[in-house]
Amino acid sequence: MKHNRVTIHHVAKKAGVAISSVSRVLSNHADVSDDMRIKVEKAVSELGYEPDYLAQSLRKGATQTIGFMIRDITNPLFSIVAQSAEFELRKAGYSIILINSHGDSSVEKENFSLFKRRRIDGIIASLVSEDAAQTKSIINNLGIPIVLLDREIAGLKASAVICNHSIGVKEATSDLIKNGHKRIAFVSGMKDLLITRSRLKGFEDACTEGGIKIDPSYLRLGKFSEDYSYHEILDLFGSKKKPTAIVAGGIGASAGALRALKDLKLKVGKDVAFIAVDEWPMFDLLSSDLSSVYRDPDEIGRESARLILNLITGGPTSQAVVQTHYRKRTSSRRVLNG
Amino acid sequence: MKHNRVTIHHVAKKAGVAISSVSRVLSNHADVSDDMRIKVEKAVSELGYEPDYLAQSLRKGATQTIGFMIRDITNPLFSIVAQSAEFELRKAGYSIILINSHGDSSVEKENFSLFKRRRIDGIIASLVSEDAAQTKSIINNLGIPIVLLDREIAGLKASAVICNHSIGVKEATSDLIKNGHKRIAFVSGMKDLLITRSRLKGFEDACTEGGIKIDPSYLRLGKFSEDYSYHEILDLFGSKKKPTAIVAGGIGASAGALRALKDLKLKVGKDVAFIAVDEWPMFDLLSSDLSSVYRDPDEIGRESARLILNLITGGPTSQAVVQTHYRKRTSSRRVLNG
DNA sequence: TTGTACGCGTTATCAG
DNA sequence: CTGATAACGCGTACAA
Repeated sequence: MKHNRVTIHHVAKKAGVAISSVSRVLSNHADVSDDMRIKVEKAVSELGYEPDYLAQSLRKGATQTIGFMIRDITNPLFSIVAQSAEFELRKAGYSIILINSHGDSSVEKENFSLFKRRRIDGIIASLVSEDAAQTKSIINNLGIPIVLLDREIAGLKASAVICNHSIGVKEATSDLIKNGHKRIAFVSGMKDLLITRSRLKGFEDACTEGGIKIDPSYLRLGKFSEDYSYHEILDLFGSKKKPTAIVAGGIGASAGALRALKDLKLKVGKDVAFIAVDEWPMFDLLSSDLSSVYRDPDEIGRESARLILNLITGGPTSQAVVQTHYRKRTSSRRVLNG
Repeated sequence: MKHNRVTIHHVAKKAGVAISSVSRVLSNHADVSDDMRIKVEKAVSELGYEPDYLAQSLRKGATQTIGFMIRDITNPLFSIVAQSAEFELRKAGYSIILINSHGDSSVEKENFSLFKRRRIDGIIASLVSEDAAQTKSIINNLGIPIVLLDREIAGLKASAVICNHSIGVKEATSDLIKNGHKRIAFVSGMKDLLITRSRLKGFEDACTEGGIKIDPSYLRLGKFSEDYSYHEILDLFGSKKKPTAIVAGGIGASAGALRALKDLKLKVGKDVAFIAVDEWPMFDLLSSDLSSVYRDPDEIGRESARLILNLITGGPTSQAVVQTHYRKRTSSRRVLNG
């Protein structure tokens, strides 16, 4: 196991020139003679030399690396976002370091510190919470450009990709109402997240316009987890005022709700109407033809890449808005025994 | 935007000691007085100093980084593998750089070069092909420890996580035969991959033991893509000798086949029996209760992490075998009109 | 036990 | 236009 790493030093020696000249040729410096260029390029290709990122980074103060922190790469939405962001960033010469936070804000804190120590050039993050004052101060003191996914934190120097959830949810809910539904349950994550408030707003607006008074017991806004959703749905259908329709905010919520309905032997689209907010792979192979509120994960990835590159090159913080829209399928139709 | 990065230099000055003493304290060197330790630790915590990975890496020749190259992070199986590998590697102090190869072997080549330039300590990779002589020589010349996922390349200094596909497929196929099926189609990826050959072996063994002669036209081994599978299934059911059962090797193959059956208005588990090799999220919410050949993606991730760490610490190359097993559900039952 | 000096592989500055 | 040299931030022989 010999140290056969070939450095700029070897190239210089082989070409019979100074190290700095090699560096100049390789960085396409203007003031270099054709003769020099040829000599150096010959030595480079003969030795198969490739500049070391590490040394370059140390010298230049930039690592060409983006930290991508998400709660769960297993979430199909995030994995698409990650893929598309990676694709875009790679084109710009950046690699990404992937870190799962497992939805734990203390892990998030560690990760930020890790990013700093690794001299990451920029961060794309889907954070657990929006209200953590601590997180805010950490980010502000980090000195690293950051793009937040679907989070809005006041007083934070950060760009963000925000999805316009309210529009899609409103469309979907309005359609349910138009189909005669009056008892509509809404299951989603914590109310202190923008994403939930935004969805809730769409839901409320649709109800107001449709002349429906919202029964607070139909609002189940606690966690994004499948487990939470599962039990809330069981609870709802164990009560006297069973809903005739469900709007599930997020993949976890949808999964939990669908499992609950399955266990209750209720057929989606027949016994109960259903709207899934967000889709997942092989969505169309489910037992029921689910209506959904769709947003394009690829777009989220692309936009987050664009925003972080902007920030890195000295641009101002900004927001990108990704639209959502209602995809009507059969699961939102009128329920006969409603 | 001032350079307020705090270095070991600042700590030394603040503590009134030499840089090397700070370094010694931080790396828990034996010969350091309590007095010195206290002084340094005080300065460190007051300044919030954290050693720079970059400089450490350059000095030590190790980046504490693992390159994770997969064909598609969007594949739910891979995303679980990635998550679990990341979790394990993180515990050992490693971060992972995620790279998608998009199933393109020329991108793979670039990625290897990138890994080298970034001085990655180890690689975990799911390669496109096994036969590429070029890839083999690249890897062998790379000088970086590597763990291959589900690939076996002769003459390569690499560890590997291999799944025992034949067992699960054999069990599943035998069950189909026991249920009276004789015309069983098998759709999967390229035959020159170990994974395909291994599955095929299980399939053939079951047929042999069950006294079934395999009709070559039932073997559709071309690509892992959904598209390929979709068209092959359409083709099979357009022929005279329609199969009564299908074994789909891989998530893409399963998705394509299920879509084709849906378009053909054939009900899985009723009009045709079906075995999915590999599961995916919300598998149980599909329209049919699919039997499957299961392997644990978490285990694959854990094992790959273990193997690469082994290699990095100077251990010999080795293989880990992950078992598969048949999960019997209703889709493999007897088909009435078979 | 502690401090000095050098090197890891580059790039940038400054003479020549 | 080219060559020597000083950083970048840290670890470690070596000397004190």
